[in-house]
Amino acid sequence: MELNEKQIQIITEAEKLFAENGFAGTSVRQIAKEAGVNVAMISYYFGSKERLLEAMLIYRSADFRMELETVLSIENSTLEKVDEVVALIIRRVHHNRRMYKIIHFEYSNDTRKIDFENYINQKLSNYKVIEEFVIKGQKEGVFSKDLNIPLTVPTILGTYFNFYYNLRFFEVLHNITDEASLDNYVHTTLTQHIQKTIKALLTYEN
Amino acid sequence: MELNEKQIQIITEAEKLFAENGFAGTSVRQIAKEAGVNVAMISYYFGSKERLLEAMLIYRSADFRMELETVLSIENSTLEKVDEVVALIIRRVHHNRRMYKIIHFEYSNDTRKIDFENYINQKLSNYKVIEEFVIKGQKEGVFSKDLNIPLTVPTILGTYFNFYYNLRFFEVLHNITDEASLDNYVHTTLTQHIQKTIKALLTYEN
DNA sequence: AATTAATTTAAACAAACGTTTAATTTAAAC
DNA sequence: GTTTAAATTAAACGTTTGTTTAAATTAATT
Repeated sequence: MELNEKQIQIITEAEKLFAENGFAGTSVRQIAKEAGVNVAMISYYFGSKERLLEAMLIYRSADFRMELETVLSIENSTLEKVDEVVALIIRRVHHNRRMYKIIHFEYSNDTRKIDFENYINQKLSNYKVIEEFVIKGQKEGVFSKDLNIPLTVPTILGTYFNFYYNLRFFEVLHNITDEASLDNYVHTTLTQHIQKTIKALLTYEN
Repeated sequence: MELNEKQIQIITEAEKLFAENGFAGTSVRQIAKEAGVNVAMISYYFGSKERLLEAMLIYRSADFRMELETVLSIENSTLEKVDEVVALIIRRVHHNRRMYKIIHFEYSNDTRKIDFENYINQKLSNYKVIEEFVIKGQKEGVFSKDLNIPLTVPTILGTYFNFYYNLRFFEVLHNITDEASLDNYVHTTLTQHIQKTIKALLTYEN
């Protein structure tokens, strides 16, 4: 699907509003107003509010698998690669955090008539790359044999998102005042914490 | 605030619907229908939809700190206590997962006029108990000195919630078909994974 | 320059929203 | 048994919702 400038403008504003107020909590009139277009343009370009969200998910979900494979192909020690992969994932989800908030909410309920097939396929594809890397590390003897590999991903993503969803709680503790200091905290302290957690988990022997 | 049977009925149904469809996505008519009461009863008992949510948060947030302290007071090794605390937290958030989903969503946006003070205070109070326990473990020499203690909590909660928010993804991988098998998976495999992660993190030395 | 197609607009649509009202039924107090 | 209070109801209130319409404007094609 080709998107013109006006469509991207609508998607960008809709993303902010959906993340802030929820899909149901956002009206097409709000979106139109923020994007500076007439209400009817949303039906005209996307057909409906639901299909606008689907267009948004596709627009935001490109190229992650490629980035992953690039990072893993660089010559590094296995543990250095863990750091690189974690940093990449956090960079990516932090940048698209608004979209993920919408997905977390809408995907965990089956009543809405939104198509998540694209998201699921991407998620599975990305997981396969990570699984392959961990198994290789186990064969090398760097990682522990006794691991629940599928659950390592929720530990990475979950730590980030639980931080993000309780940001108003953490910003008091950590002196996060604006978007710049949030970015900085995420890409230094939080990323380091998650890197350490994953390395500890992958190498832990009872 | 004293709650009669009918009010608890309303809160219980509202909790399900808010978690499923969001606060904005749920109408008071839906709640009334599911709870088997007239629409006007919600205004009559709670004043408004917003204050119904606030009553729900208070109703669901009781007694956690006491449970935490009880678990920590039992004679056990420090690492056994870690397992007990993690298991308690997961039991608790899994049981109240619907409420937490609502909080995660509504709390991370400041536009809604809902009072989260009670939630914040409970969270801070619970954190203080955990912080004290970790510092004690560090002094004992069981835990690593170089730890970001506040971020250990998001790792526990986040792993659980990222699993829960992507349940439709994981249920395929892990043979989770109904509520009973979900409960079982959470309290065995998932809990064990998180226990291991936290023990690995707390004892990890670079 | 004339014609066709694409874009943009204000207005209208029925449906659903949260809340209030005033009347009625049930329960409690005397 | 009568009176007062609490609970419950159906109906109505004014707004807001997503979408459609038909007319007006702009851009592209011939």
